[in-house]
Amino acid sequence: MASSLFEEYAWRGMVFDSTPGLEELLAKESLTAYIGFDPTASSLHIGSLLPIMCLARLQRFGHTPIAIVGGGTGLIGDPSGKTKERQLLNAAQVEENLAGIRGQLEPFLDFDASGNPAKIVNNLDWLGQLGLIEFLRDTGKHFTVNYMMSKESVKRRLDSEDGISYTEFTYMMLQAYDFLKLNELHDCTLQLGGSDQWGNILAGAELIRRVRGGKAHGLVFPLVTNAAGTKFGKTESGTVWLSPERTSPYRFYQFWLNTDDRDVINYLKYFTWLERDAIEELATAVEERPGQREAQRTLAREVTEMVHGPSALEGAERASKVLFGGAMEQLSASELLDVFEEAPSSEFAADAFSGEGMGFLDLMAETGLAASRGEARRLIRSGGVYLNNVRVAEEARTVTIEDCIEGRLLVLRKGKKNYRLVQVA
RNA sequence: GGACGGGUACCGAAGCGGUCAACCGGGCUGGACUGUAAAUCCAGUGGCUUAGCCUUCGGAGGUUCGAAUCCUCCCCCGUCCA
Repeated sequence: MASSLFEEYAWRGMVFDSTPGLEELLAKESLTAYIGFDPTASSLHIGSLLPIMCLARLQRFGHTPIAIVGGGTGLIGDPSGKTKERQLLNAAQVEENLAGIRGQLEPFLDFDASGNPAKIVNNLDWLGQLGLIEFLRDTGKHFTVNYMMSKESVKRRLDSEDGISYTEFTYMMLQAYDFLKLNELHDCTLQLGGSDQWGNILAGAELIRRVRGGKAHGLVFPLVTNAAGTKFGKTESGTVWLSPERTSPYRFYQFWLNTDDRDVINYLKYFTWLERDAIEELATAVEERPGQREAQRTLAREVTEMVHGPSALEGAERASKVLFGGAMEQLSASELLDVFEEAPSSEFAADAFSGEGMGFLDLMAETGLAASRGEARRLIRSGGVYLNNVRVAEEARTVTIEDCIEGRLLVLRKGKKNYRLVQVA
């Protein structure tokens, strides 16, 4: 572990920008810092993992983390990084999302630490009471429109066709007000965030200086990028969520395992607790033996275990082994069911497979593995179809009860990773 | 309202009386290679009871032995004129 939080952040590449004097301050004092989380969805996705890890590291260095869930600001929408006006959520939706997010932060932060317990606060607690007149008089006074218009997030929207609503324009002031409130209530003097938050953070620090005469700091981390140039945290099948209901641990594990060589070292620094030496070793491994993918494997293990726990990690690894190692024969029907938990499955009555059995083409089409019998035929011709991991050679093949594992399960596969489970009922 | 140009499969885009289920490119799906990667290469890409048959080329009619291709009307899109 580095000797100070700032150093730790720095070698991990997590400092994009910070206010002057912060480094020195972090080295000698224990601060309270916060990050805002967006309650647009009831689950956090891996885009929030970097902020979460920031808070967690901060706590390990003896500082006090506050996660603020923007129940109030979530009702408004932050224009930063958005090119279009946002859809507003209603209060009930936000409330529901808050509860989900709270639960997801718990594994990362220690809420019972003796000196520096983590806190979660909802800014609706103060924004909800805030009267317009009061706000305009006490807070609005400190912002010139000129200042606000000069902010990048606002400027971009002023240039866009959709423009920016007064509501979103005001967002910055509300976020600044949050910082002020936290400063007042929890002696919070540091706000962290993604680099797109820089302007909003500075506005908050400025407000604190004017209203309370205190010094407040900001630090922003870079946006997580990937070498392929696509949005981090998105796959073909959608967003990678932290909640196991939305993204199974297996898919979660696979997401990290598939990390590009060019990104994997950065991700290890951002998202794991591994020390510098260990990561440097893995960096060497990537260069010398890229095919082994030791770094990816480590990343996937570390992050999956951290988010979903050791037994979920074990399940994900076991499933991966079967799906990509082809060692299916050794498994029992119930183990297979477990491994293929998230593969689409269909049920057929047992007598569909009795006697003559069922045409394989029909089975393909009916389970949806092929769009039509014609497509099923073509797939078989090109050698891309497997029944219980054995390539199917004849188009005219039929499937009987003899083919079913333990008389109750069939595993169909198309290509390398497309599985379809057939349960015999 | 008028004058052109155009509407073809997931997208773009050829075809302009038979040999067209429709060139080509992209995408997508398989396969080979590989690191569960990238790049590359090969194949496939309307349906079916698949050496054959059936349904497709904006819609509806018509001409013809035969139409995506010609004619009529209609709908939609683009550009220009009013």
